[in-house]
Amino acid sequence: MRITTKTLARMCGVSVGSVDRALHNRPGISEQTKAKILKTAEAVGYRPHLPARSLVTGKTNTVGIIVFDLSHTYFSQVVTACISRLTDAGYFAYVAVSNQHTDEERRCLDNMASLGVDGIIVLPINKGTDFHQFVKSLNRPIVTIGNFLSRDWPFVSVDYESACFDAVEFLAMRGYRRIVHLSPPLARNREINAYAVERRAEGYRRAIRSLSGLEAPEIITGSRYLDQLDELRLSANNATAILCSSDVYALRALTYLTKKGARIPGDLGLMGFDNIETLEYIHPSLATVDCSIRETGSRAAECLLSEFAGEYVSPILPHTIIEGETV
Amino acid sequence: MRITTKTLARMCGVSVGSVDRALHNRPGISEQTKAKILKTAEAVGYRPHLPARSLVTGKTNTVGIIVFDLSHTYFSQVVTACISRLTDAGYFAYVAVSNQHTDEERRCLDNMASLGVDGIIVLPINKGTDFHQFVKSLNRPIVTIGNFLSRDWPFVSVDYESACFDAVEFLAMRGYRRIVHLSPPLARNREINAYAVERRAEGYRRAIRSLSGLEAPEIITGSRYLDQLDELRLSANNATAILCSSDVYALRALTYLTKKGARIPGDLGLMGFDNIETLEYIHPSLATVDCSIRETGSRAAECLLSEFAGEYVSPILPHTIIEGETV
DNA sequence: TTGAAAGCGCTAACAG
DNA sequence: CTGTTAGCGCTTTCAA
Repeated sequence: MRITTKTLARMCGVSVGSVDRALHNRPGISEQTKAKILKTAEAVGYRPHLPARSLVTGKTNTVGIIVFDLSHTYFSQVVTACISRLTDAGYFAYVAVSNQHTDEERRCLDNMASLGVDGIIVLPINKGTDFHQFVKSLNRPIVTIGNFLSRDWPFVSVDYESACFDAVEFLAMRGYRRIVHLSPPLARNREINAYAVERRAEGYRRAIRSLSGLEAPEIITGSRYLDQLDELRLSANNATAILCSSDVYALRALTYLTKKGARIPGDLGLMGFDNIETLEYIHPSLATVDCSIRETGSRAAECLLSEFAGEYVSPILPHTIIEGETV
Repeated sequence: MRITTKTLARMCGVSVGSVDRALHNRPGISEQTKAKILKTAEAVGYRPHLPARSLVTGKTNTVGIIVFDLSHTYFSQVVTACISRLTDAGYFAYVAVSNQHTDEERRCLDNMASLGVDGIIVLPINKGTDFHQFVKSLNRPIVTIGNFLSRDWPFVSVDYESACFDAVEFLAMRGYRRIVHLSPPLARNREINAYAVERRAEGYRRAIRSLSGLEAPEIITGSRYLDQLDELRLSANNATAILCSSDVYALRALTYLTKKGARIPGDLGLMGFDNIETLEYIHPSLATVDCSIRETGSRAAECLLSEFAGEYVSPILPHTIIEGETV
């Protein structure tokens, strides 16, 4: 049988009111009875029942973290940092994954609300006014990461547009003249929120336009990208570089091109984006753009904590060019 | 103001009993009133309050996942698979990280119990009868992963001992005669549960003993392992191989030794353990032992679900030698 | 200083 | 078919 405050009250011959006062050392109780209650609580291994408490306080001390992917290092790094920060603040974290499925993401959000979480941190894959309305109906503090949703909620992100601009500039300074952008299919699905990746493409385009001496923009996208990389490899010269929209893409490209016999650098320059932990083990070391991954997670948690306190903070995190051996 | 069953009842001019019947389409209600209730519930965006429900049903449909580390790919792969399987079964997952801190792990477990989770999946760092007793006191279904705790709870793992034996055997068949084991400090802290890693070392020792023609066992452990790798590199010949207790160690060794100018293979053979996803991007491809990582997570979830159903399943998952280019 | 009682939102048992 | 009520474990208010 479960041990409740009532059990303790009976055991000590007092009322549940006193038990509560003792347990939370609230005033209005004698040291003597308090000691007795605490002693028996300890002895019988009393454990408070948090859901019951939150039913009356209206606060669960839980936060829902929802991501559309968790298999890639980027996301697990963000989530880990989130959890860590939330734990420090005394919150418990639910984690849910939508697997890039818009309906599933809605269901996750809905579930979190039903679970009564105090707030939600989401790296969304949905977008649009409909979804915006839906999220608003959840009626609780939200923080968004990476893919922009609305100014209604704090948004934690790097300025991807200028980060990608800087990457192109960096490559140009290294002497590359033909800079190709490798990106996941942007408009594959109009329903999908590809903000983060679209901003990168936009930064790429702007850089190509505004920097002098560069060849016209070329964006490789779509599922046939390996074939396109192959064509690129054959037409490449030592002034050709590939700027990828993420490290994962860059690593795939690296694997593929190396296997095909391309020398990187030499035949082709290669640059990633994100600076995931995995890169620590990659040779040659990949040039990339550091996107403050862990900080993204911890800051998101902090933004939510701020929201709980009634403050709206929506930080843009810094990015840094990481000079690797692949350029 | 929050919309509750009571609100709905008032709005529809019925009792909460009828609302409940309608919401769960339980028998004993006319189609007409049911339709009316469901319609208004939909219209006003009624959302059930799960904690309140679980207060009466005694079941929260939540599961706690506790790992001592989440920063390495291995763990995030396991956790992801866990969550995925639990979600499919209609459970919500709390995730907590103890950061290898034994006290913190206890606190995590304690919190989970207070949160009222239906069950716990733990990749523990604690051990011993004291801890065993503590976990027992949580008084709910538990599943352990990787580090063995007690036969009281299902334990999901690979047979690390024989997996490591097989790895040595594989290296021996490849012609290696001097096989060195690189492992994290095993006895660094007597408090810590290093079962998984100890079993590997044991498998290594047994293999060295029982296979003919091999040099005496050498285990590199401790924080000075990079220096020791250096000594090893200098004394190595083409019949020397390093068998690491995890891929992460192997990748660190690969990075270090390559930087020092060692050819792998050639000067030294190198083999990892686990087969984490990261390896997909590593060149030369790392020889390793596949440890069914994702399956570990999903099976752990399934074991817990079985426990809920009153069945005790404690599976040993298969391992496979992955022949890479580093041997 | 202490006890009694109400109520959080929900389910379940019982009565009508 | 429908309404009323008790109670899950806890906090909080009000009386004593």
